[in-house]
Amino acid sequence: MPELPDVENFRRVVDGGGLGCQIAGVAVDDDRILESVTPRRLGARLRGAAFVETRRHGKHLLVRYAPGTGDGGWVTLHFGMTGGVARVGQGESQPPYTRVRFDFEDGGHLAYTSRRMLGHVGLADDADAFIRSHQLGPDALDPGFDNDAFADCLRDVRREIKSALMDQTVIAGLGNVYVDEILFQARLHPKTRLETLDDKALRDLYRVMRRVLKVAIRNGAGTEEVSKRLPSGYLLPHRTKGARCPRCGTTLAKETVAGRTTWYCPRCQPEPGKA
DNA sequence: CGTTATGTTCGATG
DNA sequence: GCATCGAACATAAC
Repeated sequence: MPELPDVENFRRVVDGGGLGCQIAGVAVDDDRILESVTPRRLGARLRGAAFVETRRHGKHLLVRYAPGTGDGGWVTLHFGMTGGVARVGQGESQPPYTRVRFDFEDGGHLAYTSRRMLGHVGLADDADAFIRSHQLGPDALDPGFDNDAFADCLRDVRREIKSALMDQTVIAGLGNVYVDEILFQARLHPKTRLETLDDKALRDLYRVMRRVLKVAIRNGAGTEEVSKRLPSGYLLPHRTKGARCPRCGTTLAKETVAGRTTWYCPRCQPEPGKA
């Protein structure tokens, strides 16, 4: 799940249910998930503090905690290919695959889940420094990331378009599923060379990218219902064997591009240079 | 049992 | 340095 739209909805879960609650302790079920911090130090930093602010950059969720004792800072959450966060009320049990539990004084908790253990939880003193250290490109939905900035990011990239859009150091937030969706909506073949797009094509791509991400967020990205709620012309619910293009009915193609399973419509997204 | 999975990183190669 | 590819990480669902 966790691409930009999913993580944005996780952020809203924390905003809506996790801010302002005093933290009683942190339970780490599997410390391989921790990034450069011990369970002991994580607990020591957070005990008595409260979460006060969230930030998201690409697929990273950052949650600021404030005082208790000592300095505040940020908890960094990354979700790998599986995982999420859930606000769990008092008396309710933790969700499956909970790896880190932030226990609140009210008896509830915030659960960080990860089935495949590919994500990470860590601490950072400074959010901007954390983002810089990961060499992340601009966030795809940042309000300041306008069409010109988008074009600047892609202008000198000479790669297949799918590979470039999935590269977090170029633009942060897009992953396998939503890149396929964006290319479908933009009617571009995933192997299109980026350097062949003219200014108009880049403008269209920018607009499609922003719209797809916002529509996914609004329709519950990060929850199971998202594929039922997306508009009928979306590709995402049809990423399955034998499925047909929701626009023209052609059987969808499944191919490996940039090392990942890629779904597209061979008719709506013809490969440039091929008839 | 084999295959596959919404991510990232690292090493080899051209 | 850049682009590309494959493997690795780790776990479970189909």
